[in-house]
Amino acid sequence: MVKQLDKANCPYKLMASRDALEVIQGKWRIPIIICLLFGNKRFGAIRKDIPDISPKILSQELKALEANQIISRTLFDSMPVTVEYALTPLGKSLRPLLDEVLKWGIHFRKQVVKK
Amino acid sequence: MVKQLDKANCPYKLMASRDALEVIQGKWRIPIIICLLFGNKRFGAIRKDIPDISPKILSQELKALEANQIISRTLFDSMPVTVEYALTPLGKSLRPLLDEVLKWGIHFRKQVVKK
DNA sequence: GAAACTAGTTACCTACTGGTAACCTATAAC
DNA sequence: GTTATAGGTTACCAGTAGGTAACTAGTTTC
Repeated sequence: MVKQLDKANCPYKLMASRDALEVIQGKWRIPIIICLLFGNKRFGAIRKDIPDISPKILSQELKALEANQIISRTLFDSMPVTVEYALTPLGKSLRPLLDEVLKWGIHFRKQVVKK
Repeated sequence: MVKQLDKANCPYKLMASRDALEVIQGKWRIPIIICLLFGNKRFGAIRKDIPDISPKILSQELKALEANQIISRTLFDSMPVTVEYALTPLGKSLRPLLDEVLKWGIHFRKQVVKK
């Protein structure tokens, strides 16, 4: 039962797990990251892909993801100015985790939510 | 880039991902689940393993986990009454997800938090 | 000059999350 | 009768997350 789990490193492991969750938790971060897995997108394009999100929240979440080095923000000096958001290598490295989240979520839906 | 991701099922996938996150998010659920991965425990034993948690919060989180069928609650008619909490098969099935969370959390710490 | 598109910001408001301290029920030991 | 252990509950409070509506600046099109 214990196997890879060892009590010695438990506090460090709990910290690391909590860090990871902090980065992806909240109502909108996973949708934004998944949206960017389909390719680089501008502010307006993300809004179209996630219709329920307000510009305030989107702006705020993009800033948080940028601060955590999950996405990059590139400004183009076109007229009108456009801004492109893209996943960094660190952001792309979230993919196996997101796949597990999705996989377990589907398993959970089948067993508990049942629809 | 798109590969396993297909836009057709996107809303269902976002729902499933959100379900999964809802179950494990918050400050205390991952610590509680990890704690129970070490074996079945009583209320007081969990409190000892997670010293910062208050009885109110622990009670509330255990109820939520039980409602989601992640843990089971067994009452023993000993004197004084004791209660044992254990992971259900569904709860145990969270392990690969938790392993990914931990793995990515450590990767993130190394690259961003740097300590 | 009015409208539309770019990418946001600001003020305000509500609801949920998490936290503290005190209290409760029952039994047993001293 | 007081203290301890077991497993909680209750009232109250502060801080954060999320949401709405309106507004900003610069440029282009009608």
